[in-house]
Amino acid sequence: MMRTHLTSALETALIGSTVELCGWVAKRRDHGGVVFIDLRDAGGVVQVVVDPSKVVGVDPHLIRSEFVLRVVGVVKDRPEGTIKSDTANGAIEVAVDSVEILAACDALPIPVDEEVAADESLRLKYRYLDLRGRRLQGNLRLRARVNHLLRQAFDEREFIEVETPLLIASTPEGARDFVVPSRLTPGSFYALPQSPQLFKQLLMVGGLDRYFQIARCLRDEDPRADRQFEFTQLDMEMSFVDSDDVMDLVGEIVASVIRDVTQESADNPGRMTWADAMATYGTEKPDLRFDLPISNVTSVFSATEFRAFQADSVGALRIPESGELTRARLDSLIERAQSLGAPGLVWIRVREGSLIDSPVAKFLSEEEKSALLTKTNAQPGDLILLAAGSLAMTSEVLGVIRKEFCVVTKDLGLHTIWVTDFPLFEGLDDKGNPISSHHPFTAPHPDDLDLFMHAEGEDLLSVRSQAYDLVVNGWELGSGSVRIHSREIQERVFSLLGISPELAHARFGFLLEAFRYGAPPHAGFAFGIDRLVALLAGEDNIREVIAFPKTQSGADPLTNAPSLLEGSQLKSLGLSLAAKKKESRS
RNA sequence: GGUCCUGUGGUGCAGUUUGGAGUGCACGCCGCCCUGUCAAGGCGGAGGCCGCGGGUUCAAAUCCCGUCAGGACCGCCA
Repeated sequence: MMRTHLTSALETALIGSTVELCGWVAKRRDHGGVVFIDLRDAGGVVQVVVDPSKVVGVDPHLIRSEFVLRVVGVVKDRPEGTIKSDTANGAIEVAVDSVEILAACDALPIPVDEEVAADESLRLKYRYLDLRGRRLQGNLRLRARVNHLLRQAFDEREFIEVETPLLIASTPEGARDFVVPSRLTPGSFYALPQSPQLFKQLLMVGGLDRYFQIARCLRDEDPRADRQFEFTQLDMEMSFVDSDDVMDLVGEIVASVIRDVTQESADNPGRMTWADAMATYGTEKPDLRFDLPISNVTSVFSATEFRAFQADSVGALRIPESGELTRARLDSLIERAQSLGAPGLVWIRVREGSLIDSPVAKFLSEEEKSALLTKTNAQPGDLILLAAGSLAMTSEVLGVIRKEFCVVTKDLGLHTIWVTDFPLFEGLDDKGNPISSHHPFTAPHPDDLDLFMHAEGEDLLSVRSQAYDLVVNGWELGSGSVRIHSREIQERVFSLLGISPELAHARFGFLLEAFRYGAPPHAGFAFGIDRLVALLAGEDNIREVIAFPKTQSGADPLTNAPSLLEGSQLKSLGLSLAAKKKESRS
């Protein structure tokens, strides 16, 4: 070993001991006759003191930022008046006898461990430098801890960790696949898994009973703050359980991880139906750090003279103590609402004594005004925003407006909620076939089974499923469902989706066949570890919890991926490239 | 595919609205001085195709068009 201690292991009990440390020069304060170096290693930082007239090894004036040093010295308590009580090793320092430069460092292209973040492409190009900073070090250590806690929790509950293949058959449903050309079967392609979905169901048929995996998943869709091409899920599946069993177990584990990491209390997630989430928050992933519910005030205006409110639905959002918003701000809210498809947005300032101030006040009767104030529980000084139209539109618009008033601060903590009873289908395609809202293996809700088996067209859209999402602070952390294990129901789903028996057989024949040989009832869940760690770390982009992420255009400035292939590589894969558009134009 | 924001010495910014010599700030870098600093300090210095390409103009970091890169979002994400 080149060292005897990490800097984090140094303490006053070691005063007088000789220690050997290795690390990077985080900061250098050269006073000529004495040189102070803040030496950083994986544990932290300690001040080492070098006397140029006594030190063995190198001239300490030549030492620069981020040089890699090995020092041998004696742990000492600091002289009176030089103790830094706000720093971990602030009471001690290491008086160095010898210094060895293990590696020099060029002038840095980006600062290491600074508060101000450099340009994202530079951060990624020099990721190894960015990784030295406290932010990414802390995030990756947190991530490792979360992985450990999850493995431990599932292991304790008798789940078997199983790896599933990365090179699989493409299934055209869902997200775009990343594909890999086959060399041994030229012209054929593997796909990289969007999730281990089919394999985990086969593991249940295979009698594994309880499976989990920390699984890499890949989807070729445009990256976002909460999405990368490749991401990591805690994937799990259980046999002989219902949706409550899965939600209870996963909720308990997620809450325990939050407690462990934050050292604060965290209840198991509550429950809310999809219909309630949509009606109350205008979104299927409500951010419950803020209450601000949407009220349905359609009944208040059932006989109104005001034409704009003679609609299927009128929704109201009461924003406490915001009655003094400027007209400019109100106008921008109206514009926002219109950009989302609302004909308009009506604002009402609530005054003392049930008076209101609004451009539409004169169109509303006294009864309507007072009913509105009662229904929304409005107080003087509040602002009420109203949108009228279809229920779906008013909910969505007010849901988006609601978020504009949610001022996020870190101390609000993590608010978890299960959203249940999603619709089985989320709409009809241009052929009139319903579209799966989760995936085609999601079981219909038992109470809607009859409807599911017999309904057609629009009526199918009211069939609920046994799908559930775990939502944290407005992020969809994960989703799961009770799976179909009956061939009859599975075949009906395929048929409704417009997938012919032949096509179903071609794509999912192996699963359907497996279901002929004794498939246990099973259900599962998967949640994004990148998102969970980002939430725990207080990061708003998952790049900050991934060691080597990609940019929004899917590039890696460090390795220059994606890159061109040699002609010989293409040839051995049986591939040839179509001419680029620009080249064909010129 | 689309909308919006950003691009100025190594880094982070100001300057762009209202065109007039690459002007400025902080950090870093280089040299010298300095024995108790910890964002060390003092003195001196180097470093710029103002992302790139066109256009307008007597004159462009600044205005216009295009393009590239990064970011936020829409579409997309069973």
